[in-house]
Amino acid sequence: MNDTTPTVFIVDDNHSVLRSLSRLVRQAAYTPVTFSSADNFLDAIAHAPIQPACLLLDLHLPGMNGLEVQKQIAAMPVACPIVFISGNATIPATVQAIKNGAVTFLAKPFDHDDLLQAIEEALEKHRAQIKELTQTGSIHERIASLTDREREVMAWVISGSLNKQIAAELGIVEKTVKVHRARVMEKMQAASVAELVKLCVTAGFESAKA
Amino acid sequence: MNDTTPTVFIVDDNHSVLRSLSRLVRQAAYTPVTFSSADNFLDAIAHAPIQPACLLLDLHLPGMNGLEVQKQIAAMPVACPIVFISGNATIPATVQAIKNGAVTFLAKPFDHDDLLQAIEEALEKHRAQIKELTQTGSIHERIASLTDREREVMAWVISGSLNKQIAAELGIVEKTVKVHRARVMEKMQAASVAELVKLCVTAGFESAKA
DNA sequence: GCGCTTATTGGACCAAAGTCCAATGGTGGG
DNA sequence: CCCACCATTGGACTTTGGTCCAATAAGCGC
Repeated sequence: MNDTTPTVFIVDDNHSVLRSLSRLVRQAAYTPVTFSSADNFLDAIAHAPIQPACLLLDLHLPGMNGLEVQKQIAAMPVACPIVFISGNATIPATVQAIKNGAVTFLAKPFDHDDLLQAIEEALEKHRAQIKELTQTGSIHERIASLTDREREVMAWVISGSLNKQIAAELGIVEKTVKVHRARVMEKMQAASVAELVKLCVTAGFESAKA
Repeated sequence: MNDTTPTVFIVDDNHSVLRSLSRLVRQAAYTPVTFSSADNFLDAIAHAPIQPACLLLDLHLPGMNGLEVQKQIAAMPVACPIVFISGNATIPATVQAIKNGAVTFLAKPFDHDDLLQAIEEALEKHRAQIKELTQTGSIHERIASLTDREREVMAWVISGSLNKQIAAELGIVEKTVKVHRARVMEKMQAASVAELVKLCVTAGFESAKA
């Protein structure tokens, strides 16, 4: 729970493996947090604060397959990057793991430097994810602060429609559109239509147009 | 060179493998085109017309590694999706292949259905790539048709700057900016600033702003 | 040199957008 | 019942963008 050193979660059912990985991670100046089962880990991070971290995950776990864990993590808002580790991995499993977004897949025995490099890559990826999320998140907040009508008007504005056309489309007067439009620009903190369009694009807000 | 059935390129140094893969592909109603070396293949597709296709590639090739071939193909405009095939693949090689964009990695012996499924996935990916490229390509053509000055003005326009500000920035009169701007809208086939911004975003054209 | 493209500017004019002012009616909560 | 919020509209006015018209000048290839 240190705020300065990144956390490295480690999930493995073998306690001696857990211990040796933990030692390695600590020596690299990260904070290891170990779990001996997938369920324990998922419970723990479900309510954890968002913070740069990554996960060293054994492919073979009692009860739940490592790929299953990956799928569950991927469904979370800030998916924590995964570095798979396995002693007897198959090619298909490796393919699946990487295609599903794992940072890498290390077959035991592996080079310690490879592990550290993988961890660094995973942490960097997570930092990028978090940054991305905080940016788009703030945009989503602004969109949420709009009224339904304002959102509607915005959808037409970013489609390039004129106030007159929007008014006709919504069955109101052009003057009213101007008012909504002004509020949209204010709430979205956009100084121009160009900026507004960019905000909507990065937030995935679709434009109107019948 | 059939226009209706997708082409499946096959590169393997083992002729009997080449023959059996070729037979499988043909039975699946694709058009197999075989190569016994990476160089032959690269030469062949360098000047080939763009057309839905994919590549079955052996990881172990004389002279050039399969991953090397992948790298060279990735550098091409319409990278042809790759399905790796290998009898004795390593986990690191598999990881590299997939991370570099391979559709999948099949370890011999593999199920015939798996191969066909991989081919179909690869072809679908290629179709999507081609579609994407023709779309953004047309935008790039339009951007290329702009003069340097027009591109410059466009960069400021999509940043949300007023004509007056752009004029000051370029050291010219507002009237001139209007002329450039009108040409930009015409050449880019954009009916509004909103559309222009979207075009630039999808084409990856960055806006100005000092 | 001549023609072509490009960049530049001028003027007049219209349409669109933004900005102040102010007002009305509906709806939901305290 | 009053207040807050929202959608709606009106008027007057300024700024900005777009569209016609036209012109000048520099650079470049044949």
